[in-house]
Amino acid sequence: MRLGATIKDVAQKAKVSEATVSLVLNNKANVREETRQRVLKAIQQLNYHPRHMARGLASRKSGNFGFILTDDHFSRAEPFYTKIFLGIEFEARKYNYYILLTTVPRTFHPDTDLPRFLRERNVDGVLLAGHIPQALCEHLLTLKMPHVFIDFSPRHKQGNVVMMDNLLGATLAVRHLIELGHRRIAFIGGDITHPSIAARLEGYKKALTEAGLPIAEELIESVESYTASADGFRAAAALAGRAAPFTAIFAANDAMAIGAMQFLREQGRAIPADVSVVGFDDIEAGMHTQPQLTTIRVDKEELGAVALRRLVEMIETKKELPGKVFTPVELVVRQSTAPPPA
Amino acid sequence: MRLGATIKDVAQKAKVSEATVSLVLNNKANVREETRQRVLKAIQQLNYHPRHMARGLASRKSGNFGFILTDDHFSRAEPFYTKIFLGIEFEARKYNYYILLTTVPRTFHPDTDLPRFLRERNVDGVLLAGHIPQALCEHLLTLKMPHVFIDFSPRHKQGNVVMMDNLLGATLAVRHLIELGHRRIAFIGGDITHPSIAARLEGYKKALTEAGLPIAEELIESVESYTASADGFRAAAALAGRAAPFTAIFAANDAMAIGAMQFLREQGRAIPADVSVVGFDDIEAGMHTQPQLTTIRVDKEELGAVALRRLVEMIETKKELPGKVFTPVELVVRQSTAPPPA
DNA sequence: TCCTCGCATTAAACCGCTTTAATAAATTTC
DNA sequence: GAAATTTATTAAAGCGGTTTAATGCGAGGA
Repeated sequence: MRLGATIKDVAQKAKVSEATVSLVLNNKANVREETRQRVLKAIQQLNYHPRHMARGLASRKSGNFGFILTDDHFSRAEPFYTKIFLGIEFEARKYNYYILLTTVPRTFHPDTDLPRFLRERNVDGVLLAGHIPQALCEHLLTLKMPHVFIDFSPRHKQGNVVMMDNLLGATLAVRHLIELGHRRIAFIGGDITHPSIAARLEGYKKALTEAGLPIAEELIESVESYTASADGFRAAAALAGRAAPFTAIFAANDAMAIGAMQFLREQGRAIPADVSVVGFDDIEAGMHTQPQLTTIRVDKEELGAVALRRLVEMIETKKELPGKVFTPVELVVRQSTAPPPA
Repeated sequence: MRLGATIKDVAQKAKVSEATVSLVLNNKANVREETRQRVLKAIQQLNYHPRHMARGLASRKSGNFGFILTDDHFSRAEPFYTKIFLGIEFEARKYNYYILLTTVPRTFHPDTDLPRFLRERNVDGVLLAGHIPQALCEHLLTLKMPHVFIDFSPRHKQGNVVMMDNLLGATLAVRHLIELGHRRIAFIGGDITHPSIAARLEGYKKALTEAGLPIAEELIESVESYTASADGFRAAAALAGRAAPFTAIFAANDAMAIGAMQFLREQGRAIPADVSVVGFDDIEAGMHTQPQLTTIRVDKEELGAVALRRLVEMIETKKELPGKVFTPVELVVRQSTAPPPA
């Protein structure tokens, strides 16, 4: 009994058939209240928990969701995706799903790199985050597997996407600089092909335009293909090399902001006295820089939780959920921003 | 066919029984080479992949491993556990296991916080990392569930533990300082009840003793119960408050080292000119500090991979594997260490 | 009173694989 | 060449649930 009461034991104890127990287990209709109580009591007494595998086999559902990341994203320094995962996993408990987390290489090839849970059809749906290779997106469609993208929207379609509000966040960041009095604000961002980064650039432009400021191409540096701190360093260097003056930098993410700050410091430019810097993401490291980084905060756990709920809904209703959902962002003013030098 | 050839289809196509296909699938003995080839060909042609759930049900094995972390550890800034996870997951693919990752609160209570996969017996074994609550350790024993601890050994037993070589690492770090000429070396570390931290303190003492240096209690600060950067800041402050002079700090982990550096900087003490600092773990953030942190590198992926292999071995041999296994560590000299001021 | 209908319950088939025990085939032994 | 072994193959019984179709039963309608 200790290691494994089965539905049979419960049925016997409650003096009903296994089918009835199953009905109770799944909250199905047409069970008399008295019977239900009797079954529930037996379940409790026997400390019964249905075997996940038996259920899965019989119902042709796995009770699992896959969570796919690109390897370079997941192992990044800041725990951005870790937090998303935590949000997902925590939410998944409420719906009785397990999460199978795996990574795919950026050089994804369907024959060799397809996650095992997709081959074995061991998941009922998948969540995807990071810069997911196009080939994988396409393959997913052929599998007719319900899926939700997190912080990424593939080129070929618009639906089933959960994002943070990149456009708004970037706008808030740049407005903040403008309100401080900055007029020559630079943008640095890597991997501009990533939709989130692109949206942040757009927000940057939007805030400038709103304020009646010109958009100067020579103040925009977005050629890097990655978004690590070293890329921020290089981007800032490229910017400085152009001799187009600026009093503030808006970096498309904190890691690059930190790299940029490092470059500025090495150049002897004080932050925020000479140059203000704003990041995006609110990663831990931004709190440990000198000065602490002003940034846009994103609720990563919520991002994951929302995505999971959407996936569950898609499966329950058997419908695609059109459109994007945005989770909120927030400006966090710390020490890296100040009015421009007089 | 596209979505789901079964063993039956394979059997028909290869003109053998389902049992034979199963034998081939599981690499069992006593199947003629010619037959095997015929089956393999059919499998290939049908693009057959056995259903994970059906297998699990029939064989009474889940094909899953659980990976349990405490929530506060996993969401930490540095991707320490993320890297361990990656090592585990990657290795798990070789053995055809899925990893179910979950977190438990530090205030673990078996009735409410027991991971679902343990209740439902949906894993064949578990890996545990972080400061796992005693109550969970004990519960695990009652379940007779094979398990391996990573970077943590519970109080009640010695076996099934994979650790980085904390003692050696700490010794290397402190020896490095001694070789540079330091004589008054402080130790800061939080959560001294964590075996890894304790071992690092021991390594610190060992290196001093080897060199014939005294162990001064007033240079040891290990009262913090957490190991974040803010704790390092406080620990350094406590140390400074004692007015016992020191020219170097060995921090039990990088996060605390970074916090300590921040404190020193605020006190106007230059690193490494006035004070040298060595950390432990080699987290990303340590490369972005000013100056870059000298530290002890740990191969986290390898830690996870080794643990996974041990777990597989335990299950295959049905034996406990006595003793601890250590994975290597390495001194990485960067810019935060130098000879003491003259 | 007899029939029909809706609700509660259950018998039995099934999900897709593994495994045991029995059978068939091949090989060795004498 | 027949008996004794060994090796290869398979029929059939699970694994522990879900689900379909059938059954029993009391209430309302004719």
